[in-house]
Amino acid sequence: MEHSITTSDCVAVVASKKTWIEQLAIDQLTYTSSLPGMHYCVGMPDLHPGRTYPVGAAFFATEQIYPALIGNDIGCGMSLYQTSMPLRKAKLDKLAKSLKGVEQQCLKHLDEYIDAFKKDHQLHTSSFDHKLGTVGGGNHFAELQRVEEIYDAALYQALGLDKSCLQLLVHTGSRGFGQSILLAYQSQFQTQSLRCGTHEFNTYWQQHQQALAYAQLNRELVAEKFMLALKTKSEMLLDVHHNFIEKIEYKGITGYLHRKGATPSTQGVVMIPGSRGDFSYLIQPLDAEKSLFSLAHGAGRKWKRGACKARLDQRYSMQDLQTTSLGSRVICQDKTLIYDEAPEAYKSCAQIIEDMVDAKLIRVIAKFRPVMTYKTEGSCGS
DNA sequence: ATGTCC
Repeated sequence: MEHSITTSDCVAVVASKKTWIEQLAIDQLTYTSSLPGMHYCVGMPDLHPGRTYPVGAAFFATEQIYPALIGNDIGCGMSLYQTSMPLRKAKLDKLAKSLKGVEQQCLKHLDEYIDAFKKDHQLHTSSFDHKLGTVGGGNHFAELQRVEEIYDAALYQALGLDKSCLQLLVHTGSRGFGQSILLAYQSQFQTQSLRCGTHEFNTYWQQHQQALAYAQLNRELVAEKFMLALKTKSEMLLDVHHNFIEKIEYKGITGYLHRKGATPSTQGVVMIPGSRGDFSYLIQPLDAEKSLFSLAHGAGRKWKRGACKARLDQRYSMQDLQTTSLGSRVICQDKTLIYDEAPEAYKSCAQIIEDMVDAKLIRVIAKFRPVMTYKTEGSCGS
């Protein structure tokens, strides 16, 4: 079997030859690895190009951090909920009807919860708070799923999953708050690194930690609104950021691990989502030191955002895109977004999972089928 | 990816 990890001095890519990775993403990975203070960089099998830096990679730097590498969505991540909604009651038309206006719900107990949370975390945000509990754009989503196949019954049971009821997977981040932190930093430092111990490092670091809490709160609020709309309950099984900086020790060196769309392998079981027309995989991370304690955060884009509508609008109408080949339904009133996030724009999640299994980075616990993918009800795109 | 504007 061919090796799934290729390594040069300090840059590695976890991917088999079967997994297509755009050259631009490799170039961006190499470029980023050459920045001052960068020691080790690992591209995951979902590696794809970003604006300047690649997405789907982990970077270990010493003595400094790169806020521009993390970008605006500080704290973006995935949370998984076990709901109490039985599959037999989960009819698509009924679910869609229940979810009408799900994000627009303004409820007193949510406001009280937000206030208490902000106090606890010493958050003094305000101008973005009206967007708390909304999914946002891009690859963000909230998806109702059901268990398709179980591969590791013991791990599956230990998590408290119930295949007779729906699961909810929430992918979103810190919304306008993270954006404001990035903009404040960029206006002063453009893309420069911040050296640890300096005042500007400490300022960013504190805001970064707040954005992590804010992103987590946002996911929790989205889940809560879904439960209210569906008139059911849920239990959170996991909540993991995949876009953030963490201070770690690696090979005896203390430094800063930048996860740019890379799932931590150090926080127990995690979910690796496929596109809306593909399965998602619940996995147990194994020893992932060789991949900088990180894993893929999804299937990875194959086509760049913005190029999808032109490639697909002869083949599919808006209505075509509201269902998938797995029989799931899509709620997305934004035309550009529904094309940009088409299943065709993403790689096969099974292939990404296979690469990580071959590299001995993960064990697969279960596979989940999408039932209903919620993107946005806002209709501004055309 | 976000907010805002066309």
